[in-house]
Amino acid sequence: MSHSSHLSVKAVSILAGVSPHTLRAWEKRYRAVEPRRSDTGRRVYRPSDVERLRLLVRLVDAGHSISTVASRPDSELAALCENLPPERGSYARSAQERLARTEPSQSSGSNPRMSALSDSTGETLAEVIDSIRHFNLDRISECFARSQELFHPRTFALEIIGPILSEMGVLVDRGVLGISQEHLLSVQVRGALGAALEKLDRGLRNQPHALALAGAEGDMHEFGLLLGAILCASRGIRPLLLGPNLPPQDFAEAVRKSGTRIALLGTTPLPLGEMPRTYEEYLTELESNLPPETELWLGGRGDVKLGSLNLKRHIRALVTLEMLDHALSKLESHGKAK
Amino acid sequence: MSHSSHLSVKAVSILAGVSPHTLRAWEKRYRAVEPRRSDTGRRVYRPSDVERLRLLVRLVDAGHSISTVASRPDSELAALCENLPPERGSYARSAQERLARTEPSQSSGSNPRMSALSDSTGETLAEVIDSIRHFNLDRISECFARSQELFHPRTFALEIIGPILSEMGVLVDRGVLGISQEHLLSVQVRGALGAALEKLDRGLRNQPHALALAGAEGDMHEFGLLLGAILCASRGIRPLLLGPNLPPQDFAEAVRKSGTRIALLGTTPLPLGEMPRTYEEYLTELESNLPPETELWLGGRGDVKLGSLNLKRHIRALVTLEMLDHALSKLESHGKAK
DNA sequence: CTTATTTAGACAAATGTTAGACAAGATGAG
DNA sequence: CTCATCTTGTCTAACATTTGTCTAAATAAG
Repeated sequence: MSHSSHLSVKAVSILAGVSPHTLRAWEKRYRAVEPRRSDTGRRVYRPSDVERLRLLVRLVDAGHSISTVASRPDSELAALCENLPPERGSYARSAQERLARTEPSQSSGSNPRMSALSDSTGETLAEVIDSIRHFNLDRISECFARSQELFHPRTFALEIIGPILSEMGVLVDRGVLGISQEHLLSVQVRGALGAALEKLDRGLRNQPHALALAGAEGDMHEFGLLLGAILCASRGIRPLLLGPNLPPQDFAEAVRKSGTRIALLGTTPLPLGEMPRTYEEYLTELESNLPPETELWLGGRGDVKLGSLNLKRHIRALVTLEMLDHALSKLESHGKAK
Repeated sequence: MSHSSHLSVKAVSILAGVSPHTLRAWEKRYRAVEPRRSDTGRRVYRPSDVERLRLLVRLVDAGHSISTVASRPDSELAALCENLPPERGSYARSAQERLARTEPSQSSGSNPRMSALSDSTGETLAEVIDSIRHFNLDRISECFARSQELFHPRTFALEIIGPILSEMGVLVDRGVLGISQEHLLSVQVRGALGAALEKLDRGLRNQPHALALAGAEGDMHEFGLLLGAILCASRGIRPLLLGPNLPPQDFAEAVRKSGTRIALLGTTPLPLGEMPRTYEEYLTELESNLPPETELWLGGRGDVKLGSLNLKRHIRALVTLEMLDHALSKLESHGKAK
């Protein structure tokens, strides 16, 4: 208030919510506000003018005619505003607009989703690849959404996303797909996998984490880890997804603090960035910091020289997702039997 | 950007969003800013000049005339900016209106919008940080789920996730949080942001993509890009999220093929891995492959030497998310006006 | 040499001013 | 009910001011 500013017509029209034309008309006809003038004759308003105009606008919106309220003193305007009936008008409208904006899509409760039954996983794969070649993101996300409704998250991950990822790798290598397309698809895939994992994990709330997944430092492939986590969760084994690029000590620390029984290190055959140490060194470092009762698993196709490893612990290599799934199934039944 | 305290006209024009011509006109006519001069008479700006200019630009955009605000002291400009009407599409607006409605006689003496919003977001922030310190993932995901229901995705991203990320950075640097905890939180954050973005993007189906976001090669920070995309989508501007680590030619290709009007390159101050080229080289390469009508924006706090850039195109630096949001709001209203 | 930056001045587009006109809706008398 | 009148927001026309951009010539930087 004390920052006495000189406001222009435009500023006032924005602040008060009235067009400059109307502003001038109100002044000329009813002397609703009478701003000072600059040396060159321009209107110069004070903040108090804006306040008065706001009151007027509010009263006009509430049904009063401008001619009847324009000449009253400020105090009277304020009093009138106090007694205003609970106004629905402007605020209700903005709320409505907000709803319309945030919820434009109807929840698909009764749409004929049976028509999607014809989708086999192979068709879905082809559709996704075709879509990404034409930069058609809508089709991809629609396709993913459909698949996620249709299939179990586990099927979705194993039968659809898995093949898509390997197919994509091949096509990028061949130059059929550009890197930008790979990235676009990655974003979509990550979103879909994240949603699937979260959906599954929600059913495992308050259960202890049973299997921790992480990738070595410098190893940026996280899709394998996500897929693995989804497999775990779909079998009722709660995963602790630590993501890629994790130093061994921190992996071990997370395992200790969370009390998981199994640590799974994801590996990739061709690490993109520089790795500060080999997988063998990583495993040695990790193993020595892990609690003795923790199992150590190895996932993925990373080039690990198992022969040269010298660990106290028995470790287990699960190269493919299918192998991981099989191991998990045994774990699951064993856990249930207990 | 490079806040190396000696800024050229060009750099300032990019950082403040005003052309060099206008910059000089403002100085000559209104003494809006008065930079020092080098020995040879060139303008040398300080970072604080940029701050002041940003305030001025913001006020001018809000309807004030440059002649009336140019000569005020910084403190007054800041105060005026505080009292600015919320921007179009801002979610804070409806919250403010709702508050104003329940407390009708509350005038401009105190701003009531801060209280309700920042309290609950602050609480959420504290709760998340506390949860991650205790490896309590359930509480985090529950907290996120609650926030996502409660807040608009835009508020969620800007007011909750943003602060969480910066707080996390600080705590990891200090050693309060381990890397494993950072990773765990990252996984949660990514999931939440991905879900928020997808929700927003669903409302923009079949619209053309208007703004493409990507990070330079070797630059792995993707949260900034995700947050930017969410901001876009929340303003009805459909984002094309290309993710980090994208070579310039592929960025340009994606822009061409998708027909987006704006390309936004996200930058980070400390690239983690080795970058195969500097930001300046990246920008040059990108710019030469971009369609001439495409706007080029720069996001984030990357150390880009704006002065040494030699581009045909006028580019624009949007260091903070707030600045990006402001630029988007102008874009939005401009688009609607057409 | 080539590209930027500087100055001063010029120019055009945007915005503001007045006076007045017009149309849609409300009001009121016959 | 009908018709004339009043209200009120919007618009036009003609002119003034403000403001962003541009030109040109000289100097600096690389």
